[in-house]
Amino acid sequence: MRLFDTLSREVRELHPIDGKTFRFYCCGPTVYGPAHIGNFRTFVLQDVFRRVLEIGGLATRHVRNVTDVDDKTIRGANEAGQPLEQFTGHWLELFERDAAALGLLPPHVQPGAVAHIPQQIDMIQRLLDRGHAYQSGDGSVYFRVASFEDYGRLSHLDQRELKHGASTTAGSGADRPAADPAAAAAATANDADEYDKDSVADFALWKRHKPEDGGIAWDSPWGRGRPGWHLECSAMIEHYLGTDFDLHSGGVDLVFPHHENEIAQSCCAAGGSFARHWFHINHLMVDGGKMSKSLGNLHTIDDLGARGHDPMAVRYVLLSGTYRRPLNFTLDSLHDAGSALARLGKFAAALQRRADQPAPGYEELRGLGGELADSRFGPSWQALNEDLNTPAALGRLFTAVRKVKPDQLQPAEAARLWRAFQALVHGALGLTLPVPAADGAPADSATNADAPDDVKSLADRRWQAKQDRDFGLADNLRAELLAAGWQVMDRKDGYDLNPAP
RNA sequence: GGCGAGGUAGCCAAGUGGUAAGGCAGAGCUCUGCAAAAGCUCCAUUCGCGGGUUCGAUUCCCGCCCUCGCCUCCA
Repeated sequence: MRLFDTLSREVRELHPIDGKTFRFYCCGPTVYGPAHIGNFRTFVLQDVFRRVLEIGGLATRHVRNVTDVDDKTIRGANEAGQPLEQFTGHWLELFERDAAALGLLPPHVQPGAVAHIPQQIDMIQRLLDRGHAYQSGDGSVYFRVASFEDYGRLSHLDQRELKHGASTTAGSGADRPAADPAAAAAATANDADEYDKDSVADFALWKRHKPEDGGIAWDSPWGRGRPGWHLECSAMIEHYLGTDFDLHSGGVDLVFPHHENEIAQSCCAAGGSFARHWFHINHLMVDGGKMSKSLGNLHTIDDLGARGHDPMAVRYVLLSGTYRRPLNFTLDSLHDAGSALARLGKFAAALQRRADQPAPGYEELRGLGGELADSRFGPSWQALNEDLNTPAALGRLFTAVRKVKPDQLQPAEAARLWRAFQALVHGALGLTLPVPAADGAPADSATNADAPDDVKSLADRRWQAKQDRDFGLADNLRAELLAAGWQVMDRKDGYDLNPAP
């Protein structure tokens, strides 16, 4: 498959370094609160990426970390009066529940920072030994950005620009344009949080313990404290994937400084060339703007579920735009996604009936890429392999769906197509389709039971009138039912009552 | 201020130097007593605005307007 690489800014073919297993690392969630659908855009795209490799026949090793110690988790745990592990464990559990609902394959390894403190201390020591880090007077350890020539290559910021930014910050905004409150605020926060550094661009590897951290601290050769955020990824990557691995991924906002800092730490501590390919997913917007808690548009799987939206519809929406561009999420698009999925579900049911085969599980679908490529769904599969173009894949899927008439296929042909369809939709895209109501059965039998008795008797009278071909009376009774708030819809052998819209 | 992404039908959204995928919504038809559901068909001479290059531009170049992101711990 081909994929855009942030570092080279080119679409490049992917090959595993060892020729067998594609090994990749994804920056995972910080577990201090509920994950929102913007977070999940990144994880869903990473999931489809992995699925495309696996359906294509490649083995993968997927490592996704959990950030379980940082400013936010410490603050949250202390405010909740809970031990850090209990606090983060709770949010991790909810994250995994949402991830499962969205159809995400669990990573092969899901390491947390807290469980890898020794590895991080070891890496800091090596950086100090090699002269890439220094201990400041306050007991923190910083990485010396100036010691790494390639710093800024990933984000395409050169050191000159970074220094310029640094001097502006140090000047307390005196030479900063007045109309830039966000940058001014960032500079203020920066002044408050970081000090005693040789250069403002330098970042913390080890943060000395502060009173507000409470009891959350670890012993180190440099005193009590905790590791810096960037370090956990570098240390765990080295531990689980080594110094050279195939791909690193995360949201676009991580390009700088997080991934830039990881590269610096890892290359300086261990040598090696770190990630061969960088896969960054652009942000999700809501109603045309940035998501934010204050605007009340920070949706979670729970919120949307309470409004009656299926997690699979969320997944569909997240796949409906290309990962390299911002995607605009609206409740309308979520509703549309539900309709689109229902249509696919009906097609799937018809095809499966004709094929007379059970739905294959994910493991059975792995490696079916070749078969899929040769099927009617080949163009859709091709779109996924060409820079993970999920919207084009969905478009071509519907084009194929409209052409195929399941009832007119030979059973053997239907069976082949069913496998290809499943490999694409369930395997690669990771969509679980809604099962349409069986023909002749009530669409929602619970709804009829929910109706009050007088409504039910009214509906029965209408059904009888219809059987008697007294359509005038039947229509009058239908109007009465509607006035009472119930809509009646006929089936061949009965009717369904639903609350009127 | 620096760097970057983008403005495509009512909404969401692909794409290409050769004349605009797809989904949803909408309309028509078929089928049903009528509805609904389902299936089929239709639905942008046009791609923010103004120039330029070209036989030809939505696609390349220049300018302008607007939106969004990053610029030190946010996926």
